[in-house]
Amino acid sequence: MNPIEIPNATKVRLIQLLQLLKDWPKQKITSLDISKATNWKSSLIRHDFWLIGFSKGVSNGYAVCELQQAIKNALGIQGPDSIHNKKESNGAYVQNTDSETSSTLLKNICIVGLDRLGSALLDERFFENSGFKIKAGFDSNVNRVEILRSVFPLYPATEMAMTIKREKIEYAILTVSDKDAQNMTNRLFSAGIKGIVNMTNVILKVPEYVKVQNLSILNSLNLIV
Amino acid sequence: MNPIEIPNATKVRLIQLLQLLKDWPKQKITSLDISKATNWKSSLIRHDFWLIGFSKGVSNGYAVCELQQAIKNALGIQGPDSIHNKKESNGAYVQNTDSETSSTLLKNICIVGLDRLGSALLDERFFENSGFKIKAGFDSNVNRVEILRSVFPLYPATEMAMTIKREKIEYAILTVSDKDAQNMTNRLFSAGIKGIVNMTNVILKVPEYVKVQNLSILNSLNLIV
DNA sequence: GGGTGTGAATGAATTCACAGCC
DNA sequence: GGCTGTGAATTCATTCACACCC
Repeated sequence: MNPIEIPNATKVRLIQLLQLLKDWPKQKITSLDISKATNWKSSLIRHDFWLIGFSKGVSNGYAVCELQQAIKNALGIQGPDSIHNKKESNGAYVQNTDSETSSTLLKNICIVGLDRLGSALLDERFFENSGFKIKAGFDSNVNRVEILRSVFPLYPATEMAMTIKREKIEYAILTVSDKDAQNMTNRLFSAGIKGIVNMTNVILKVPEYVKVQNLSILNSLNLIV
Repeated sequence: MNPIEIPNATKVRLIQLLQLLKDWPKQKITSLDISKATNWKSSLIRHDFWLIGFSKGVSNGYAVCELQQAIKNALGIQGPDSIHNKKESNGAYVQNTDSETSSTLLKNICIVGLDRLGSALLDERFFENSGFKIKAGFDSNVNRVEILRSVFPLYPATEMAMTIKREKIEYAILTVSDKDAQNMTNRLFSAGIKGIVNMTNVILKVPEYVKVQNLSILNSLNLIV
């Protein structure tokens, strides 16, 4: 269905756009509406839709829910609040044949580093309806693992490799201290993790098949000064 | 000193590079060293240095501390661990003539939203040596403001405008719930905030003079799937 | 040999411009 | 008149290529 690769810049916008659509008050939306809400040029938005092969617009705009579905399809995304719909014949994902939640193919994640920032994410509500499910938390401080309470199990870092495989965890949020970041990263990709949301300040070195998104607060502050 | 505008992509890299330099074990570093650590092409790195007018390299690499200084100069950055050095005649910043910390011109920030994520940031150590200083935390839940303890004062959201002006706060980290995000943002820029690190999932609408960096964890997860 | 500095060449992302539709 | 769809034109970012230096 989607022969041509979607440019990265477009992906970033479409994912954000989903959030806007999620609580758009009307049934229809025009590229100009979107432009007003985002400051992106309206032509850029139309161009993005063109790139993903979506051309269901009429002169009074796009049907919000058609558009949502088209974006999710194009990006292979579940959430937010995934509507169960017909699926086009795209190379289906490895099915989540796992445990309790085999419902709609959720992607399993873990939190690495349970310091203040990490433990703040130990909250299922945070990932509610997102298409992601926390399966584990890790910390090298065994003490911390024992004290904290959460609805999913916490493990010492020594059990990362094992647990990641057993629980079929594919993505990780890294919230350890800068000095531990690369070390933990090494363990993560050795264990088969496919992508990392990096909340540390360091540049992670990973094999080219591992995707990284950098979310350093400090670096971001420096970008807005 | 710096007549030509630094491209954004270059800025992003240079800021990250500072982190690498911070604990680089040797006195010198080559563009190839950097390339290995970051996966950026070495020619790109040299090109970046060229763009900021840094050409102090000899055939065995760049002197780490000269390079650090050049990057900080080029970007107008203080931290990390700012070395007190001669300052070239660039249009100096509005001097922080304020209160206790008139030491080295730190930039004042605040945290808006003291839910789990926000309160995790209520930690001075987090911003130690970063060039930034937390001056206040805000939450619309008055209760939360009273219960939490921190080394700097917490205020109900109603006092945002006043406090931001009084404390000369220029930047904000936004960690409120998605539904409050735009509302709080409006108050922030009305109060004169110049930049926002947006940890919510929504696209913020701001006047063009306000800079925003989006750090949504959910959106980032969707980008690495 | 192994490194830098720098313009030119290529590639990616955005904006323009305009035909066509309701 | 107000909107979409789409290629072409433009702007921005990265990579190449090669002269030069130690």
